Amino acid sequence: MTAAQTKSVSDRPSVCKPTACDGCEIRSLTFCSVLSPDEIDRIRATLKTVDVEANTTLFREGDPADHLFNVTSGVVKIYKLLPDGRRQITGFLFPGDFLGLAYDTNYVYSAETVTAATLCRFSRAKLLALFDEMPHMEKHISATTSHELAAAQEQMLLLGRKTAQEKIASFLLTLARRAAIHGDHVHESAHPGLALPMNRADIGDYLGLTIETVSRTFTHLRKSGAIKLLDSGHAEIVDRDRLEALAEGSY
Amino acid sequence: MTAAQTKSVSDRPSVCKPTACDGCEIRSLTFCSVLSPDEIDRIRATLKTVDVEANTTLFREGDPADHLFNVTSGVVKIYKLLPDGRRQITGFLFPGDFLGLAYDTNYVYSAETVTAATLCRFSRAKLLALFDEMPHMEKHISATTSHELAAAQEQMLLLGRKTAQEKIASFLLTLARRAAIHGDHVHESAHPGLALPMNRADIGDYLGLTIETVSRTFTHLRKSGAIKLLDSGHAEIVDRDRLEALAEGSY
DNA sequence: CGTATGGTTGAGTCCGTTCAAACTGAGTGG
DNA sequence: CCACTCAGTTTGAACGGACTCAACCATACG
Repeated sequence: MTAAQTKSVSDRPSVCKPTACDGCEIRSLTFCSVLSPDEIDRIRATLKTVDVEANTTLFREGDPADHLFNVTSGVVKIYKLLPDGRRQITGFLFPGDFLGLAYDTNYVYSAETVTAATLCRFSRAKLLALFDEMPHMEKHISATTSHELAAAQEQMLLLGRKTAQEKIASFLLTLARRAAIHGDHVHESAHPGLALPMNRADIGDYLGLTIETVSRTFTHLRKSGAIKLLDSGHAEIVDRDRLEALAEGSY
Repeated sequence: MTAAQTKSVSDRPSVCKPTACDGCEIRSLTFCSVLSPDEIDRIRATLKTVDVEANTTLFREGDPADHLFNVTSGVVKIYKLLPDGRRQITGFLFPGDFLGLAYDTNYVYSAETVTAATLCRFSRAKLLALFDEMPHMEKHISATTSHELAAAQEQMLLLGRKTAQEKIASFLLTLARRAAIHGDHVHESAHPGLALPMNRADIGDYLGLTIETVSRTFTHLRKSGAIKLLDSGHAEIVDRDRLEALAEGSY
């Protein structure tokens, strides 16, 4: 339940490579897709590429929001905590996703890697300054934020009104849809089935459930033939229609 | 639980007054606050002021998003439904709040008045076109969306991880903070205490609880001396510190 | 091997729900 | 003025889905 001991980015020298935007495989998924080559060069000057291992804290809620990030590989989770350690994960971020945008000068949530990950780290001040010169970039980010808000509302529906089974079914389908659109950038090797890089505790804290309920519900869905649980970190949707029905409570 | 019978804006001629932005009391709360007098005039040409009574549907999830709205008086709720009628209210909107921004051409949630309300209704196409000419307006709305996203994440924490008592305490405090900042534009007469214009069913659907649990929890908070329940639609926070503690689970 | 970590399964409990009934206050009409 | 209705709210009793506590299993790693 509690965040336990995790490494922090600032605890040790981050691996910062001189940035190579040229071969960026996920540019089409980010705001970089709307930038001209010249603009890419200018952006490149404001960022560092950082490699971090799994379970590394990128920043904590309340910290000064000095940096913004683009996930280029791996998975990141963002979450909020209650004083007694209860945790709500508000999102999982995949390659192409942008994080750190706070409405004031401090982060409003914490961020931690789920897997080993690579991120483009921007200076917040510099990037915000560039917004004025590159309004199309700001527009892209603004559109992204609107998307996230819509997703957040969908998640509120899930958290407030869905049963455990509906939550798990919805979660699997959302992951699957995302994988279909974005391609599987999570793992280099095209693994069969759906990648579930996060553990049961993370899934529980994302869906408002306990680990035990998550586990039991997976088992139940497996026994009912809707899904298969492959070896660690992978699942397969067997009966998608049934899962869709389960996710909305119409069964 | 189900939406039941509600009037629809399109069912009857909406009351559309020729718009008077001049005396607008809540301009400072909206994106109009960043506009020049000339720009206000241009905006005014694209909008209609509509008066609607309580429990009127403004639009439904899935409808083409033809209009955007600014609430100028009254209270509006936005919500999502599951096929079987379960409802999650994702927000209550007060004077100054903007609604209808969808990430594509259709609304992603439904909107309905809680009280009688007045709204500025914009043509979506015209307003979006104006964004290009008035980037500071778009910037203001973009900042608002970021705020809403942060609020949505806070609400996810509430829905996923808080107990009934923590939910109600948080809800009352959020309402109180909002009233403190924005002033009481909900009722003309300065009523003593905190306005609770929405009924128990709405509160329940906002907090992921049933009416009965909402009622019981209010009673419990009242008996414990943290709040007072005044006549219909009004409450008073007696022991704010205790309520703050209850809201975060640290008691 | 032994140990650690993450996942699964079981048994009992509890918080919030469900079902049901009573209460309240505003509005209506005899 | 009172009887009646009706919607919203409160209260009570019983139930149940998810939680808690606990044991067990599987895989990885020293």
